[in-house]
Amino acid sequence: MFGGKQMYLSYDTQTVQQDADVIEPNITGRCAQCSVRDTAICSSLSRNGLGDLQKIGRRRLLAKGQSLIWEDDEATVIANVLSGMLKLSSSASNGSEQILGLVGPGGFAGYPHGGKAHHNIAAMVETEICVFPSESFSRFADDHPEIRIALLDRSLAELDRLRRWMVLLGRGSAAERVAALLVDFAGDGTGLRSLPLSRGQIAEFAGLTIETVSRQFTRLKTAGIITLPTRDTFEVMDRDALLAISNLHHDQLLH
Amino acid sequence: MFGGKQMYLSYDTQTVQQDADVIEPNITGRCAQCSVRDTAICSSLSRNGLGDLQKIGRRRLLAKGQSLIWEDDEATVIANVLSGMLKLSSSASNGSEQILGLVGPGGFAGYPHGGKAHHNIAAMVETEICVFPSESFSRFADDHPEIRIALLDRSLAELDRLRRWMVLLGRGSAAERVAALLVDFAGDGTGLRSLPLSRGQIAEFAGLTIETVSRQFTRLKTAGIITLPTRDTFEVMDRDALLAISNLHHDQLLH
DNA sequence: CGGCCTGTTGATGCTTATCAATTCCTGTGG
DNA sequence: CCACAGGAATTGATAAGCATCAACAGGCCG
Repeated sequence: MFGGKQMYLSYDTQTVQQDADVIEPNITGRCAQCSVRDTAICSSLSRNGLGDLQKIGRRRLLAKGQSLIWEDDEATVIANVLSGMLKLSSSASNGSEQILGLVGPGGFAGYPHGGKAHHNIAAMVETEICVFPSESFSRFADDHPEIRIALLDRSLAELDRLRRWMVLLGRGSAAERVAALLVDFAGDGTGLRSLPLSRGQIAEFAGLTIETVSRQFTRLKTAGIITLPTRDTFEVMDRDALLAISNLHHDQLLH
Repeated sequence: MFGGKQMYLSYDTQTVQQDADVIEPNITGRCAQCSVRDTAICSSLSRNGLGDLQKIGRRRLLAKGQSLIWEDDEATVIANVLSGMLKLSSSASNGSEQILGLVGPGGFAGYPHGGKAHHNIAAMVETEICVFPSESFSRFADDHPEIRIALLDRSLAELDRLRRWMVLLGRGSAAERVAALLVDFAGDGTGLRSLPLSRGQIAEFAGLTIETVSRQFTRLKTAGIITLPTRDTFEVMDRDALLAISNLHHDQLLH
């Protein structure tokens, strides 16, 4: 449901593929070495288009916890995530914060056509983003229709993912939800992974309590399906078992 | 979260505003009297554009239960709903059908750029739609960028709505979920409304069981908040109470 | 070393699913 | 028009799962 190529959460820190030797013509600046050049929406652009886009955007580094857009404020920017992780959240009626989604490297957040923001956008960890004013981005898109196609495709894919996650929220047990999140965090890779969310944040995301999340973690740990060396790392030892618990088929992954 | 102007579910049968006297130039055919002309994505088009679009689309009447697109099939069409209601659903791993979303008059369904469908699309009731082959629609959109903007805006709005609904699914009690659905079904209007979903379908949608939905209904009924004259009609007697139960603020409606 | 925050573990109660029985519609055929 | 059958909805009893309340353990930083 999140991150990575299309994923929200593949928080594999996107070990920057430094194709440093392949510098193409027409893009001499930052975009040439951009870590998400092939995964972000910019990938739909021609080299000339990329050069134009580069002119209206700028890099920004958000500190952990720093906000980009506040709920109900006018949303004036759109952001590509280069590294780190953005959190979309909304204040529930009881005052507690509800996580609505996560955006990892290659993903975008914000409102391409402006308007009032319906949720907060903040950095969960130190996050590098590429921001564009909505207005100039919109004008840019008028001249480069392919960027709108890319945005639309992404949005539609995101809708699909959210719908899948809805099923888990509506029907899934605590075990299924936690397992599905872990499957997603783990991505396709193997080995030790960083766990970008605290137990409390996982709970918010999964619609559970901290205690229940913790209990599910220990159950998975004692079953030998995962290990938890520190509080913010984990490793999947038995991916098939995890998938089975999450009730997702191999071809039904959330990303 | 659904239907109507932007809503998924405002199943108010969209009492056709027969502005029969206002026939504009350049659109002489079906589109001129289309019931969703001002609410569907077509509303973004100029009159000439509408005329062009009309050439590649055609009306279709789906019988109750009839499918438009099957999960995992190649999605070759995009559809505007004129009247009735489409259901997006997916087969869960246990074999049961899970409702992912509903599309009412003015909404669209399908994949503007083709690709494999991730869910079934079927008519819940007799439904009149306006279908376009993905391919020619995509070509049309190349010449009429405003339609992509409209699609993108709609998709982003839909994302917001889904995220709101996610909160309810993850955190809300049975009472909150049922109340929120009823608020949405009722829309802004008043008086007797048709209830387009059976108890079982409401249950699927809300992530509850039939029995729980039924119990919530009787609770609302005995509290005098709603009436249920027949099994497929209802009337909201105390909208504020319903909103209070749903835990939504007036400015936080799902649509 | 001690305070503080995060996470874990335990005991209990509430909410909702589940199983089961009954009633209420709706449509069909006599 | 009425009787009947079959499905949908309601209601009841019970149990499972998770939230809640509470106590405790383990890092981390002063």
